[in-house]
Amino acid sequence: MPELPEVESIRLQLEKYLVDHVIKDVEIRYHKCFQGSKKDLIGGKVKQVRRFGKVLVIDLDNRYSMLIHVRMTGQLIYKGPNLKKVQKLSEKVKGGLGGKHTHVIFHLDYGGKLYYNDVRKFGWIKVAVSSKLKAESKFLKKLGPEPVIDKDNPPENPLTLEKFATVVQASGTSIKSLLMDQKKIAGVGNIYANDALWLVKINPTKVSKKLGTEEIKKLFKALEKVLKEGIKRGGASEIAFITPDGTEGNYQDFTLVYGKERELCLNNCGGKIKKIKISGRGTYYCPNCQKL
DNA sequence: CACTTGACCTGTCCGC
DNA sequence: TGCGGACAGGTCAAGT
Repeated sequence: MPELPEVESIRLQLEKYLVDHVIKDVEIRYHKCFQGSKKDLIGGKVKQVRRFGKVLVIDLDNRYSMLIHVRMTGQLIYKGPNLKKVQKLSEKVKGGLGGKHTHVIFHLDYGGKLYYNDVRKFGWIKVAVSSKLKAESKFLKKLGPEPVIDKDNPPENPLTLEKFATVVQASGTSIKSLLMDQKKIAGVGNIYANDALWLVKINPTKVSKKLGTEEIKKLFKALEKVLKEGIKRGGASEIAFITPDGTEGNYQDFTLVYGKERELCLNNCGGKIKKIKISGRGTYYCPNCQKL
């Protein structure tokens, strides 16, 4: 679930709670999700929290950084002195904080703690040298340009209309698969890919390179629009997504087609949303509006 | 090389 | 009620 808007929501809070705090210890319970040495993190003070597509990068002042990818069910939950609002623990934290799905606990100064929970154990944490992030992370190295959702704070490798047109016109796969291919475009996952395509009435199975110039332009704008809407809503929390202070987003209640199988199309076209599979992924679209 | 499929995981939901 | 099986989705390795 966590796509660009969800990971950005996590980043904003991590920035708020972690910057200028020191990692005192790292408790690793499930070693498979942790690559590198925890010794490189201990004693480091958090300088900044960045995001590249769906990956979080926590930069420390000791020349090391920590890369975190929460994949689908990973959660980062903060408990500590500067958390003003004490929230009741979300039922989305399966097994409870520190329970069977807590795989790593970062012990911070002043008694703060950052918990990494992940029911399905797909997510990962990796320690890397800050100046060699791309060399040490295959994922970052291959990551494509990323849609701009905040003009005042653009990503390092922004997706421009020109770049978008180039990748779309070069690919023979379905446009939906292309949108979700992190090497081509960073940050877009299933929910926002479905919604963006519905918004511009393009059939998700349409071969990417068959899109016309106008369609490409409209889709580019729609992508930015749905991602911004996702951030505005604090992300989509349907399955496991919550932010470090325990807040849930509500984009799941405002999706355009995603998860709406058999429901009436929001365009009032009379069509009913159909669910198909594209590259093994659930895909929702309106057969009436989004004709091939 | 370009693209698709299966594996990784576990909880949840559906049908019998 | 219990049980098997399909499904959820992000990424990578393996397969076509």
